[in-house]
Amino acid sequence: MASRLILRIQERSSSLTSSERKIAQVLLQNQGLVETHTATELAARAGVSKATTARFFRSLGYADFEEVRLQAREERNRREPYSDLESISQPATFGRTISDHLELELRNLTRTFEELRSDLLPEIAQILETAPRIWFVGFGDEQGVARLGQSLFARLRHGVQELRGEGQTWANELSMTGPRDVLIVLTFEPRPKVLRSLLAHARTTRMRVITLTDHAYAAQAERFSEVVLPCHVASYGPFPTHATMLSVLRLIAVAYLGRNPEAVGQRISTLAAIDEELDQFE
Amino acid sequence: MASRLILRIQERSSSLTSSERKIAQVLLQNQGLVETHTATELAARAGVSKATTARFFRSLGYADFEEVRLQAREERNRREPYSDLESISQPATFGRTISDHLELELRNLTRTFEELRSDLLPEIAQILETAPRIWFVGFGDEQGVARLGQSLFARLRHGVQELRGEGQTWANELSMTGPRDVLIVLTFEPRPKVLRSLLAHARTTRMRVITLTDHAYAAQAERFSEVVLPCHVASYGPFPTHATMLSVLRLIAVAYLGRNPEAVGQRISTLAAIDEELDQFE
DNA sequence: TGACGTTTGGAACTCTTGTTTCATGGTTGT
DNA sequence: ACAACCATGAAACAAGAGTTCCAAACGTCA
Repeated sequence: MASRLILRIQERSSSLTSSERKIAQVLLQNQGLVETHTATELAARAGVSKATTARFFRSLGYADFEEVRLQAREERNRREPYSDLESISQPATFGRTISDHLELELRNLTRTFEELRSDLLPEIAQILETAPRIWFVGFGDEQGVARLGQSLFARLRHGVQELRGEGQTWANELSMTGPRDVLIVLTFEPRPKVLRSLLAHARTTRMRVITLTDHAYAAQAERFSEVVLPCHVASYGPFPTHATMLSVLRLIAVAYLGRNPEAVGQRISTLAAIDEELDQFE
Repeated sequence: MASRLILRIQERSSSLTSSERKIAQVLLQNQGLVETHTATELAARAGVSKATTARFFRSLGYADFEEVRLQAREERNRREPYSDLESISQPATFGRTISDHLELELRNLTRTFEELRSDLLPEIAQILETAPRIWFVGFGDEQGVARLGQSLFARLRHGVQELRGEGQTWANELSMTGPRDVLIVLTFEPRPKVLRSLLAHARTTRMRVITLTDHAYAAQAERFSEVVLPCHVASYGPFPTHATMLSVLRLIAVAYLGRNPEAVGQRISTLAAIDEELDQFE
């Protein structure tokens, strides 16, 4: 940290007076201290007077305390390599229901993205950038997707929320929305009635609505949405496939990232720092 | 670092004046600066007056600059001395285009299902059939997937729950688990520490664990799981892709349905009747 | 014990920092 | 075009940092 300073102290450690030794101990024990703390504070920590502290640094050969701080700072700035957040990726290599299933998913994905107008992405990114807040809402199965969307987009910017309405507390949450907020609606069949009221409220509030839905509903969605992203959800049986919707969400996130790489990078590393501070992860 | 400060800045970044933006830029670019430099120096770096700088911090909600410095210092001391190297490097490429994104998703899906042992599906279906209850658990982004899984599988059979642990009420929920219950663990990086304890508890309770995870973690997961389903999650940038995991979940649901068509059919129509009775849907 | 040198903290002092006040220039809206 | 408002920097100001000076305390040696 402040190597030079430490070396000088050690060099002189045998010939230090008792007060000086106190100061030395404080500095050796926490070598970063000198960068962030004032001489007065160091004096207080060591339990000696400011005067003694000033003399201490002088006796180490520095002209004044300012010189000590400048040197420490310079050392710190010299070492500043980059810690990469690397992307994960693994290599890899190759039945009848399985292949059916796979084929279905692939077809849904492919069609969805083939039909997707590429000019929509920048537009959406732009809308998201300027929004005071972003709200995700989904019902039934899509509630989970909304939750995931919130989690994903919260890494991109502040003010990303999930509209839950658990326990029927809609009013509570809706009271926090405002004009130009973005409402991202995730919806397949069936749709609850409350959705309609919700959308009416959104319109009155002048929220900007982005809807991810199936093709069947896309036309209706146009009526209340600024942007509609239709997803192919063909499936046999009673299970809709949400992989497509999720994939579209991710694509939007990537588009946003592409337009704001520094800001997002910045935010992600900040969040990582907080995680580290909380120490919840392995 | 100075996470709190940075977050405050990002939050307000859209409503900053031009001078304030200069200061913000200086701080965001070198997040350690505020710990070591005086407000006057920051002003000089940003090319604005001291007055503006003072106002800037005030407008962020701090009483004065002293408060800013103290907070930054406190954060730093919370963390061990040498671990923090700030500033991120950009991932070289994001999937800039739709086709990049699509290709990635397709490859992940294809590889995942190609590698999937087809004999596993009946085995899993069997396990799920005989379980008194089925619990889904996921952390971070995967919490949303867990919720969706619960929602999906609840159509197949009774007793499908989500382990939430919101507000740290783990004990509460875990008390309801029992032997032969199935725990479906959904997990990508990062993993919270609590997961470990959770798994230990599951083992003691003699729950049967099914894990959906990335390849990197698959080997470890084998140790505590009866079945492991590895998912390919290659992605550029900081966003994992959950589409694969979701798709695997759906496949399991389909497999279950295949083995119990009448029971599931019955259940689904019962649920539909209840929905109708409640009259919540359109 | 008394004289001397060394170490120390208190107080005076100076210089720098951060805040506040005020005048100026630019923008918005009518 | 004018008024009202906002952002801004220069300068005045208050507070605190670091240094210097001085006297007291301590230890050492005759």
